[in-house]
Amino acid sequence: MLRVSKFTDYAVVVLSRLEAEGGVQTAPGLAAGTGIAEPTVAKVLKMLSQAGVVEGLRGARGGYRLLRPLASLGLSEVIVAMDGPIALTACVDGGFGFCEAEQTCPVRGRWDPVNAAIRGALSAIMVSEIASPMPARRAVPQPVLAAE
Amino acid sequence: MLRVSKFTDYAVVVLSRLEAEGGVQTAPGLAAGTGIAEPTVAKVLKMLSQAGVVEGLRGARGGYRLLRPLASLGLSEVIVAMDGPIALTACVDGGFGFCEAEQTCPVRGRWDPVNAAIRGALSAIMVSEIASPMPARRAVPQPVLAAE
DNA sequence: TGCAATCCGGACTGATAAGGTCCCCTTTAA
DNA sequence: TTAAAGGGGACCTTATCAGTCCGGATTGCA
Repeated sequence: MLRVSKFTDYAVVVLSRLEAEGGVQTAPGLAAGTGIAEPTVAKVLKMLSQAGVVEGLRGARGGYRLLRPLASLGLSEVIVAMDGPIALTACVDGGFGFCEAEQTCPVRGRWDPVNAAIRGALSAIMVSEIASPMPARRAVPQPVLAAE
Repeated sequence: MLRVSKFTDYAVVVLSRLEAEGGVQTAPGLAAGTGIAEPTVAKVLKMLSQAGVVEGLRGARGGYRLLRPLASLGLSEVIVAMDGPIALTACVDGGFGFCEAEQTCPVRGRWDPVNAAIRGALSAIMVSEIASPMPARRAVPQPVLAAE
């Protein structure tokens, strides 16, 4: 199945919670609020922090806060932060030297428009379109996963 | 990484070869022509046959032939045939009962527009746009894979 | 009528990556 | 000074993918 990682799903949930609460929230607090295991939430927030989506405030009374409203945060940014660059195959954006059949490969460079189409489709969707509205509190872990 | 399986990649190559040769081709013949291992080619063709993209002709002098020109074959059809339905998560097209947090899930049903956007983007691309043009013969296996 | 070529369907196994947890260090407010 | 919190990385487990193989069914040809 064409899919994104679970972390992307988690990230949307955590971001949604973060915006609903507002201000600075701690990782343990968000874990309790979302029902996702605390180490996992911490990992998600670390990745989002590195991507510049949230800001981590260290020290006692620290936590995380949103740097941008979810309405202006493209879903593709979250996917890139969690899953890496959006590219259906490795033969993309110029050769990486991975492909042994580079000289004779009939689809060489041909996946580019496909990736561009995917990127375009995902960039047009904001996280807020997926995340809202949210109840005050969730109980169970969040297996919004790809089963197939 | 957001990616498709290698089989999708193989399928495009095999279909490209099939159209270039024309008529009925055997699995071993296509394996030799593409450089992909024969059991793998056979598996790909079986899946494409089940999807109605190619037709399998049994018996001596059997083989496979295209049912439609690649110019009218959407890439999404190939992806669906190889990877299953295009859905970034399982919480799609109505509940499957997989999700324990179904009642409280804040993103419940929200991935639908995302999946629809992806499907739309992929449906607009024809296999022929990726597959052509092709040399007469290829030598090396075809690791056009997702390496991250 | 038998034989050989070919597809059909599924089962099996190894490799790869994802998912998740834990640890120690740094930072900072009380 | 201490405790609360994030930062960074290593680690292990498990699921899924990729690839192979086998027996059976079907059909053309000698």
